[in-house]
Amino acid sequence: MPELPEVETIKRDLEDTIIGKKIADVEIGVAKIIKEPSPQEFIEGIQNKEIKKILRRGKVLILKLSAQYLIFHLRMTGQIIYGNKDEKSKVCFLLSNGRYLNFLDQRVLGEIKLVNDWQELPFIKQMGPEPLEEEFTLERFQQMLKEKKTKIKPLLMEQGFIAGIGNLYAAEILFKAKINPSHPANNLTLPEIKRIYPAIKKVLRQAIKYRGSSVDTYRDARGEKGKFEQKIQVYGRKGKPCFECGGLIERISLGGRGTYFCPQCQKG
DNA sequence: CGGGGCTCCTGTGCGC
DNA sequence: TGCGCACAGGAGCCCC
Repeated sequence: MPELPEVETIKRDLEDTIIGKKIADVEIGVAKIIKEPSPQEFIEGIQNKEIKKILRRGKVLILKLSAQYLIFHLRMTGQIIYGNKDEKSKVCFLLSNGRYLNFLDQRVLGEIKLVNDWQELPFIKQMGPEPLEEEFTLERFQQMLKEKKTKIKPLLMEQGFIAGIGNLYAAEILFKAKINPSHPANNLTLPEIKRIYPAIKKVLRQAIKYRGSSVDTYRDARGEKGKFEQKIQVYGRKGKPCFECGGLIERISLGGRGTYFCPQCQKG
């Protein structure tokens, strides 16, 4: 599941490899991945455009072209891999240096768009703050929580609340903060909020450092797995002993999503 | 506004 | 052993 750390890793890899290259051509194997504009306009719109800059907002990767922006959302199983042409590629971009940018996606839930202004996309417009940017302060987080009656774990995953956190990192953040995933957001005490806030930054920063988690199909732009898996405390560890207390990790369903936590450590 | 459930999709893993 | 079904989940959508 590519979340903020995985998309950030891809972004950094691509910054080292494709900035300044031109997109010579594109091969659309699965048309439904291109959400807008029409395939014809899409092809015409990107041909011979230079890749100027790479941006990330939440889990969304944005390539700034000489005109327009190319938007990628990997959803569950999307991959962006630079190098040789991959036969499994659903959408494949040929670059001016003869190499390829492959968009792979086993479950075909990912999306690609070509737009004039990425900031005007509704999904981007309604997004919450970037958790690793200065705009995301403790005071702001406190204020945001006050207005929400929802359980904290599904709330952390809402892109309109905070950008970039998904199921895996929400679980890891709450374990680090020793907060129960079902705790109502507006009931959190200040000391509890003061545990969650730095846990968000720490977990995401550490995951970027380890180049993401490959619990599912995630690969970085070089096609390699992330190494944060070895650091995972609770996600996917149902019935296994907690690394801190030795108690067994539980799995419950919150908001229809598998939620892992240690009942002994996460009583807050 | 909140919460639940369905949808998209396909590989995996479980039960019978 | 093999088949078939439930499950995995990011985000949009509908409904109550």
